[in-house]
Amino acid sequence: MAKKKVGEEKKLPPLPNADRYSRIVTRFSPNPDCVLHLGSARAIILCHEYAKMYKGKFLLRFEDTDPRLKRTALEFYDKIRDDLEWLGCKPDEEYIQSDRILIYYEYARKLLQDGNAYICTCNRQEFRRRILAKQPCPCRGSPPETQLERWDKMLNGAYSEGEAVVRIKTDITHPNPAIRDWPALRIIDTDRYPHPRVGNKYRVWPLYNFACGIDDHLMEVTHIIRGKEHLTNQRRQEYMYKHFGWEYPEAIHYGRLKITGAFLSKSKIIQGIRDGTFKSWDDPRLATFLALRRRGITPEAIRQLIIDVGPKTVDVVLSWENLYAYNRKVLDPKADRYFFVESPVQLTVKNVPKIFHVKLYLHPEHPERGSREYRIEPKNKTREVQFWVSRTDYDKFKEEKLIRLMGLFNIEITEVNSYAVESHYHSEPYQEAKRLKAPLIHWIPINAGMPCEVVMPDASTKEGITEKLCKKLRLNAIIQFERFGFVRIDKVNGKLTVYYAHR
RNA sequence: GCUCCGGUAGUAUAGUCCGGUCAAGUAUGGCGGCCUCUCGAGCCGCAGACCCGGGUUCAAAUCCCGGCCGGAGCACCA
Repeated sequence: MAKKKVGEEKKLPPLPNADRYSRIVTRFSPNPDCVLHLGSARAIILCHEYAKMYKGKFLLRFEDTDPRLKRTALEFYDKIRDDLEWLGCKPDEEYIQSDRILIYYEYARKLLQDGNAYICTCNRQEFRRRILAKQPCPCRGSPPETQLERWDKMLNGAYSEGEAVVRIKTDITHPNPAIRDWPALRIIDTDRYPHPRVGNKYRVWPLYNFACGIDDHLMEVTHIIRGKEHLTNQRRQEYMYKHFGWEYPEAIHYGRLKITGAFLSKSKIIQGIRDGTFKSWDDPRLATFLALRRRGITPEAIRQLIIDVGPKTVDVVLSWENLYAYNRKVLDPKADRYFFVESPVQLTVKNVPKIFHVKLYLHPEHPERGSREYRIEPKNKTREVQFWVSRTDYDKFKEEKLIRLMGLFNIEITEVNSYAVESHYHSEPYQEAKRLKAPLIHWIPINAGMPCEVVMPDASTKEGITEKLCKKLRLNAIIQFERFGFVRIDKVNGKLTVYYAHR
């Protein structure tokens, strides 16, 4: 078997019963109550990837049918669209459930008419008690005429919140009580809780299983790919499909995806934003796509990761290191290299014999990408030159007498104190440094630096100096600071602000 | 508690349906070396796993039963 090389991709297993459908249709159906995060990546990428693989359709459907409990907000519709586009998963079609309320009414009426659903006006506790005892509630047996009468009352406001609910008839003796006569539509006082898109236009709203079940059929979804928390929802919906004489689509229920140390629950993210723990949706501590993007995690890396993880039902607990490995594969060949000196200290080199013209390549394996040059000219009688070097290299200054300034020349350390390092010129050839096993460090000429702030994944910052010419870097470019790590350019003014991705 | 689902190295995954070719493949991480003017990349090597117990069978990671562990659901949320 051929060895797996970079760029060679693992393939997804085939979709079950794909040949039974003339056109594969998948869908991603978020509730627009939060931005998307890595936890949604499995649904999105699997759906999109399978649609692409079978030359089918990938749908985006906003499931915004709860104006009351969920914090559905206008801003999230667009943020979700942006996230999908960034991920490279642009939907072929888009639907919004709050635009489809009348369609749901139509199907509800039909169910009521056919005696496959009923309107329950029982007290919630009372109903629960009965259903747990496998007993039908009194409303269940009423004739369709009564049901339709009640339906009209629901629609025209004769009932208020909580007083009536449409239930789908299932098997009231089903071993799983959750499946017995589940609720399909309820009343919401939209004068008090207006919907962000349609305000108080409707007061009867479908629940998840009803709206989703109807839509999957109407939109001809062939393969539902969603988290395994929906397994019992499939069981519930199957009863409704049977009432309508529809065939239930294929369903794949994958396990949850978690990353050690990341909050992947919407509620935690939203709570953190509210209480100010996180400054914004793209706070580097978050695993939202917005945050990952800001940190320089590429969509290709996420995509490959999800494909490798596959559609299994087991929960997956990844480490950040794992994601980084995928990202590094994407970034390494593309990222230009620059120097960044963390916690700068001044280095003086004396006895520099001549003027040096150094050429530093932007990428060691791709010289054709270009280079930058520095003219190193000794000053004064002492023939000295000054550089910024990093305090993180202090241990080297103390332990090794001989150090090589990458691409330049070798120096011998003569004095180290807390604010400066003194040295003198030793030799030029790299071979010499190699022979004497001198450590390599990076440097910036004292007048060629500009301040730079690195925002770390834990939101802390590291201050330092980078090369002045980084000012010309494009926003959002991802570069590598040699011996430091990959970073994304976030802001450029007098100071460069970058976000740290990983080593 | 009830109803489902699942358990392969640190992590993730292949193999499980249709028992043998699996003394278990791959990636990542770890370790060692080589290479490279980065602590990045690349190359080579090393260590590392079938949850446990029974059963069926000539043969079980794969089939059956029991146990243990983990997960999901049990909303007028999605």
